[in-house]
Amino acid sequence: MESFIKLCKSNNLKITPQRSLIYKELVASKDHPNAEIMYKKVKKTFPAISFDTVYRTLLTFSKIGIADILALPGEPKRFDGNKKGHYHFRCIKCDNIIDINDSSNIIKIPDSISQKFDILDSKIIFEGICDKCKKVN
Amino acid sequence: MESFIKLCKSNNLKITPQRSLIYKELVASKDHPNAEIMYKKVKKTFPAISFDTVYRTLLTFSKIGIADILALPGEPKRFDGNKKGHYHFRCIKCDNIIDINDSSNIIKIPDSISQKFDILDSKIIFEGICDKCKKVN
DNA sequence: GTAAGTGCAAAGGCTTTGCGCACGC
DNA sequence: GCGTGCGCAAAGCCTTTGCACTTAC
Repeated sequence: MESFIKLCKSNNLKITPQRSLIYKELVASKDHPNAEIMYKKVKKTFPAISFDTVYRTLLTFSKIGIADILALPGEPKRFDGNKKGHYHFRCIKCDNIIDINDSSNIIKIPDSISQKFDILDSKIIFEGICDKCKKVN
Repeated sequence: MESFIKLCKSNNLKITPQRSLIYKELVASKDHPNAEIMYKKVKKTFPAISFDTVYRTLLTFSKIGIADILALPGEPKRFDGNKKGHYHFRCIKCDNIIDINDSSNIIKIPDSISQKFDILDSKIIFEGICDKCKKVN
């Protein structure tokens, strides 16, 4: 929460109740909600908030590095508050997105590529069927 | 081209001039065009074609496995006809998308993950600055 | 002949923007 | 007080859908 305040100040963003709340909800979210779902979440504790504010705030967060945007074909943007380097697994059945933490260094970028390009970020989404859906089948 | 005809037949898709043309343009595309750009390309040799047909056809192709959809935040879907396992590098300056072929097995999925999930596909986009833009700077 | 494809247009959904008022600093 | 943020509404853009006509098979 303190780091949030610092980040806002260093980006000339004011600390508003709406922003603080959205921030808290975002980092607390283990799923990867889209703006619509975030809106419903924050509305519970802040009924007067507007959808636009939520959407705009999430976009702002992604600009200053608090949130990541997950773009998937055919569905609205999802937002991710977990900024530690990690990847995603998306179940094509239940549509949930599960974090995969990079404890084991999944990615090895060959020198031939890292010499040619400056790689700053990597967006990695595995797709398949999750453990729960495997059981249900 | 023959494999295209086979695929269509096995999916009960008719071989229309529009489809054949879009297919040819797609596999010939080294960039990763969106529907708008594809539309302009095919319009040159088939002026009567409609945007809808191009769009619908590209979606159809992605369903039967001819094309891949690349979803990026803040821009229209791009389509990719190169179906051999490969990854993408996107330059955040010039916005081009460059293929990275997996000759060197960039991805190693740990057993702990592959045992839990059935991983069927992986969408991997590296982001950074390409060699051309590095020089310009 | 029949089912699927195409073209046209219109609707749909997500996202973005403009503007006046409110609020943090 | 000044500049930023908020809420409201409307527009924008990409994408999807319905329908009648045409075409591949």
